[in-house]
Amino acid sequence: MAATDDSSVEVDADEFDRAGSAADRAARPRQRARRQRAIDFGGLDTHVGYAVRRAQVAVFQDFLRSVANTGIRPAQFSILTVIAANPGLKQADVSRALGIERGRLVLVLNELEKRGLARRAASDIDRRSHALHLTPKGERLLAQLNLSIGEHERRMSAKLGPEDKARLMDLLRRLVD
Amino acid sequence: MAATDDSSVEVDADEFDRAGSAADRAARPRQRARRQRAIDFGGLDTHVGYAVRRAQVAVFQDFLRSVANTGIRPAQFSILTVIAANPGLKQADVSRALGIERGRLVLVLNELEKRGLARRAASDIDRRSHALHLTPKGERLLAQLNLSIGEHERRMSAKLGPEDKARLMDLLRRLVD
DNA sequence: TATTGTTATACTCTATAACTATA
DNA sequence: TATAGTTATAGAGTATAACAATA
Repeated sequence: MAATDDSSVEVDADEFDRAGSAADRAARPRQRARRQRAIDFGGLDTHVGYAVRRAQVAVFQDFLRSVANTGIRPAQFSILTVIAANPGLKQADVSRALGIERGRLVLVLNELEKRGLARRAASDIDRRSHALHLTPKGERLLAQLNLSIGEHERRMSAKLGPEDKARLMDLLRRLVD
Repeated sequence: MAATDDSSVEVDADEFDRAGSAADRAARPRQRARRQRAIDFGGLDTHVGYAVRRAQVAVFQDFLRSVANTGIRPAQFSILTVIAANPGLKQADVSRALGIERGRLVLVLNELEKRGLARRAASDIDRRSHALHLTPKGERLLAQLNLSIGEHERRMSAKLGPEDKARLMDLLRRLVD
């Protein structure tokens, strides 16, 4: 169920061991040796998982191009967004909300702190946990990211039209339930 | 843009530094300290990328549970399927069609050969390339996989209904173009 | 006892690049 | 020169498990 963003899924017809019966080949006049032919996906393209994976790869690629100058990856953006919307949130909550493993989140937050975008503060109510905040620099970067990502979202929406985007979001949500 | 399969995205309301103004708190009668409150996704849930990623994770998890007894992963399934549908295909074609890097494909094929599911044969027409085939064991496993994955597909379709599944596939395809 | 953050390991996957043998 | 397959490396991400501090 790997996905591709390369639509040129053709191959040399000659390389197939069974590209059709001898009668088939006689009926369809033989092309040059280098003639390209689309490969058979064997029903893979009717699978929801394959389709949703291909779409995810395509959307993420556009996302990554949109914010390439910032070096921010999708998971980092989602973490910054959730912290900004819920200042003082603790790591365990971010982990649960976004489905990022605790141990993984530690490493990402280390990097965000090193870049001066987020910080861990002491929590008043639970000395085990950290209260997460964006720094002013983190707030500014997030504002800038949201501009670029807004354009990205408009590009994605343009492929669907406004009412079909809403329909897609609803259908995807139903797959998760 | 990380995704979760955990719908319990709630946190202790107490841990927010700014869970609302003092007036707000007075207006909404204060709950017990352990009262849970949903976190604010800060608009993340309106992003196509976030939604499509969450859906992809959810669908793949169901897929993986469906075939857990075989130790087959989505990429392996897609490779087996494409080889079965196009016997004699060469590695570069599989790589292009499925968007798997050449070097990565080498490793996966090594594993499939070691498990006796696929084999590399000499190509008649280009001594650089290999003609890929499933072994009889590979054919049998793929048939069995298709039964399990058929059930998986029906579970996914049941969340959508038949006409909405077709609509979803169309919308996802439009995102890729 | 359970939770929070941390550290570590193994594995999957992507991206990149070099290398060989063929074309 | 370009392509097919191979090998290697670095980085991102998942899955697990152990551990200390704290609840």
